[in-house]
Amino acid sequence: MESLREVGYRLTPQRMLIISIIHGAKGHISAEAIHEQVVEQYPYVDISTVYRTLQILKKLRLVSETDLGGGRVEYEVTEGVRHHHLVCRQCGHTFPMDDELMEPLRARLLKKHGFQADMEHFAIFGVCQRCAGEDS
Amino acid sequence: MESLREVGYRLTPQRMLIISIIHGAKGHISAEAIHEQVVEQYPYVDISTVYRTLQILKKLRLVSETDLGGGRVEYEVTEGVRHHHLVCRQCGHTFPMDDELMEPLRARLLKKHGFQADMEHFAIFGVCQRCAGEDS
DNA sequence: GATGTTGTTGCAACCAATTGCAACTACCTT
DNA sequence: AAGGTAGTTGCAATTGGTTGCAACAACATC
Repeated sequence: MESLREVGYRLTPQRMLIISIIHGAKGHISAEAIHEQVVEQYPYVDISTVYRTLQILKKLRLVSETDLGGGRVEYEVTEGVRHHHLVCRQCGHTFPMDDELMEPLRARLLKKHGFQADMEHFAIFGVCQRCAGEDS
Repeated sequence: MESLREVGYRLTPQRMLIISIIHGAKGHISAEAIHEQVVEQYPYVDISTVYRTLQILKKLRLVSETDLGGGRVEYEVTEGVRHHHLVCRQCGHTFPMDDELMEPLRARLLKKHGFQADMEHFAIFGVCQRCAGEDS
């Protein structure tokens, strides 16, 4: 929480509220959902403030952003191990995916192209096992 | 061009124009850029028609869509081999990347999670060789 | 070639996200 | 504790993209 100030950003009540809501959320949460919760406690906060705060937190790698295909982007606290998401085009379910599976690709990109790939928080679309089984 | 009709879609002059413009474009092109060119020849076409046509072409796998981070999505004719893009966060350059590098990941996802990953046209963000070299 | 049906279009309204700007306030300096 | 300043906020306007709807036109049928 204080880490914002340490990097030169001001610690405003709006920011504190937003940060605590993201931390309180289990898993992903959208900017709109954050805003709804903020407004309950602090009525005049604008959604643009939520977005701007999220941009800062993203830049500081404190939260990650993923487009899971639901029409709005979702945010999540980046704690500990990096992970990604498999999103089923048919049932819409999302499955967590370990970053370990991504590591070889990252290594090959560096070796072959000298490219340092981020791949912070990916959403990979496709068809899940269950839905593929029902195709017959 | 006739393939649209074969799948049950109507072949309208708007669609023909849009398709020929995408084919005429070298590489990526945005919806807005397509629209500008369409309007030159056919003034009252709305941008929503461009988007709707692009959605159809996407569904038919005739064009692919990628968010290269430039604030607007880019479209490209999918011809022959699948490919992806490495996008440098610093200089903004995009480098083509062979799909072959993606294959092992696709295989592992299928084996480990039974997930049939699409990964049609990826944009992987990171830092390119040149920009990484200048960091010192 | 005229007729009917159903997919398609243009328009306007809408949605998620971003941005410009003047008023404000967190924080540093004294 | 008061004052100055640069970062931040709320608001309104804007952007890229989507959607609902009535008018329209592509295509099949006669």
